[in-house]
Amino acid sequence: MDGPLDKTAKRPRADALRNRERVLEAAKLVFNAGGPEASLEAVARRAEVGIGTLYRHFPTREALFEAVYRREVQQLVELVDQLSAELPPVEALRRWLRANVELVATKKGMATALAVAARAPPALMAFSVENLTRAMDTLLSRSIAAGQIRSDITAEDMLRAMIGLCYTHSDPGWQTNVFRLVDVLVDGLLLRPDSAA
Amino acid sequence: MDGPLDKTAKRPRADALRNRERVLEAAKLVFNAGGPEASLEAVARRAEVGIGTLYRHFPTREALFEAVYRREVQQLVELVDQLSAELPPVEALRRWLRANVELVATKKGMATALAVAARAPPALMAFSVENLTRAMDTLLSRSIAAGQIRSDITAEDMLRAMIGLCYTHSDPGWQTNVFRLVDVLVDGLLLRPDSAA
DNA sequence: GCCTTATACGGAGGCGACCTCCGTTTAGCA
DNA sequence: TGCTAAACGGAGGTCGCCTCCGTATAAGGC
Repeated sequence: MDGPLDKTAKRPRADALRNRERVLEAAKLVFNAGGPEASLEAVARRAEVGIGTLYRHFPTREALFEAVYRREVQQLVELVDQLSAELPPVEALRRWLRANVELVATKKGMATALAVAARAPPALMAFSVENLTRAMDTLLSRSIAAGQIRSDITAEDMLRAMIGLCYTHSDPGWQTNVFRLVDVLVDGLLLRPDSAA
Repeated sequence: MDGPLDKTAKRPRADALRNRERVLEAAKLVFNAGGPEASLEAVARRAEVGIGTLYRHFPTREALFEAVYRREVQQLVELVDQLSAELPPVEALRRWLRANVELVATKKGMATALAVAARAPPALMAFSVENLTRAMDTLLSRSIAAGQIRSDITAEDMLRAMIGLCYTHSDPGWQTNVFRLVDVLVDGLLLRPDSAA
């Protein structure tokens, strides 16, 4: 059986880890700027690694997409703790929703990647939905526990609403408009001490 | 001013017309088989024209897409007359709806092209919606005039319904399922002489 | 601290797709 | 039939994809 320091899954070398991270960061930038068709060699150049290194870590373009996407979901999840530590519950919620919008907004040509996402491996979909739901739930629960928002809204509801808001995604000033809608949404959740003005 | 035989818009040469058509037909087959990423040189080979000829007629991949798509809409529109001439009104309607489904179904990899279509030039969208609506209306009107279906359903309603049906588009046996739904839809439109069995 | 070697790196090179450019062919007209 | 504008075709330059292998180095044993 595998002991506490499992030998079969030994840690990769430090440089491998470092390069993997560099490639992911570069891929995020390059894909966001140039869309999902962007040249993988451009990604490698930007990451300042050889093209071979890129292909060793991510054998296919899809593998790279998936890794970038997982990482972004991961970062959104981590943002929850950070915002929660720094801000009052409702403000943390609002900022996090905005961060979601920004993520979609930066994906200019990546919009096509949405279509790709529709055909994405189910495991990836499940991973995203699950993690985002949990993150959303954390934020909602905190605001509810603080007695500041209504308690009959679920994380799934909010996620669906966000997907709806982002689905239109037709350009200029889009982000501003959706930010406004997010504010409306959050304000709508608020419990007012008294309903009078 | 332009006379009856407008010189400014003179007809292209016969070979140009012929080659254009060959390219479009080839593009339809190649894109349906290989998706929207398929090689343009493969299209040219299949059409048995030089790659230069392809590019002269369609300077960009998008231009070719658009032309293929317009042509398919056009063919759907023409199918209306043909079906109307051969079949009783309701049957013509049913067959035409099926033809729509088949069109979507053959676009295997082309599914991505739907996403492309979402960002398509508005003129193209308008062209499609307008023409398909008119075609649908022709068929509906004939059935209504024959007193065979209810008269409170508009062409826009039907179009929306079809889009909804095709939107899921998740694979195996998809076409069969949607065909069934189309039948249900058409049957639902029928006016029965008497509601009793 | 040094040696060993599994691990990872880099990029040259083969391949195929994209697209341009221009010499050749041909349709259409007088 | 001859002329010419229009159209054809494909060679070739460029670029991205991906593989393969010689070189470099991290990490563990001595």
